[in-house]
Amino acid sequence: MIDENIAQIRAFNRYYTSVIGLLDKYLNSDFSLTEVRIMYELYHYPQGMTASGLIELLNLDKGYLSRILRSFEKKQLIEKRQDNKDKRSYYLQLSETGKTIFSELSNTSQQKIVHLLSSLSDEQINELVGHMNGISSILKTSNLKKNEK
Amino acid sequence: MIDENIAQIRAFNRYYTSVIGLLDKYLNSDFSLTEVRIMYELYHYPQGMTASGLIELLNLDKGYLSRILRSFEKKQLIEKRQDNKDKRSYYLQLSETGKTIFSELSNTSQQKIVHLLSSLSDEQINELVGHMNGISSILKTSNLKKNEK
DNA sequence: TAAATATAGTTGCTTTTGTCAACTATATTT
DNA sequence: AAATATAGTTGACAAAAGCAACTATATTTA
Repeated sequence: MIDENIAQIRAFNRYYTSVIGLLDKYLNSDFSLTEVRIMYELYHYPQGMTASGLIELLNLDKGYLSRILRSFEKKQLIEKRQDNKDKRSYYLQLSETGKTIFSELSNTSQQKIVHLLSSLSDEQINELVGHMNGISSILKTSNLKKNEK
Repeated sequence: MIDENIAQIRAFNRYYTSVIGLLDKYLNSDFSLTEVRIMYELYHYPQGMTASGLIELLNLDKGYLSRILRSFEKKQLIEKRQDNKDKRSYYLQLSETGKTIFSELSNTSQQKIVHLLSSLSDEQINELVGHMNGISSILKTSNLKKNEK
């Protein structure tokens, strides 16, 4: 019984991996998925967020993140300001350029989803979104955490 | 209205990316996600499947796949037999070892899902699976295809 | 049926992505 | 003030993925 459920969940994960892959492919090659995820978080945290915060949130290696952030700085996508309480850390924010670029990315990705959805009826779309919300809300009550290795 | 839907779908994709990441992380470092996906397909295609089939199905680069298959051969996870109608292609199958190893992998991944689910009620689990099936069946009626770049 | 074109898979080379460990600077704890 | 912890950086490296040229076979076409 539970085995059955697990098998279905695994099947869904595999399937959805490819869905995400197809949609992300479209995200265009200027940024990696990781980079987009970082930009996403910064975009939605306009008050600023530290590198450690991103590491925690997105489960990234700090060295890796550090380099990505450096490249963002070089491209002037972000701005850093040092925390004057704790001089080891910096608050990161998207610059105006960064916000613009991120919005454009969003649009591209959006268009691909529009394309994907174009073959669905309004009702199917509503169902789809409903299912997604259902999954999120159930999983968010679970104790799925990054650090439980 | 539709914008709203798109935003939700994108949010779900981001969220679910991390769910999959967390579950896959557990898949242990012996095989990459791509390798596991390949093994999965071969496992469920006991009659044999060609490299081209895998490329099509999983949207892989043929050079990359070729090397992965070679490593599988070296580890004796798969067996190849040449198609005698078309000598350019080979049917690929998991060997007994390959099947065993894949099953073990499945178990590991299964356990992680059990863990994830352990904090959910039976009813929540049913709902979760129901939503997943809903998404899959809706998307499968859509025209999402690899080759629409 | 010979020449042209297409397809399956391989190989060399490169790029991208990610990991690990050591290190600097600052903070916190004892 | 010494020991320990944390934020972020850097160097070295490994794993994952992509690209293009190539070989061998198949298929199409003139």
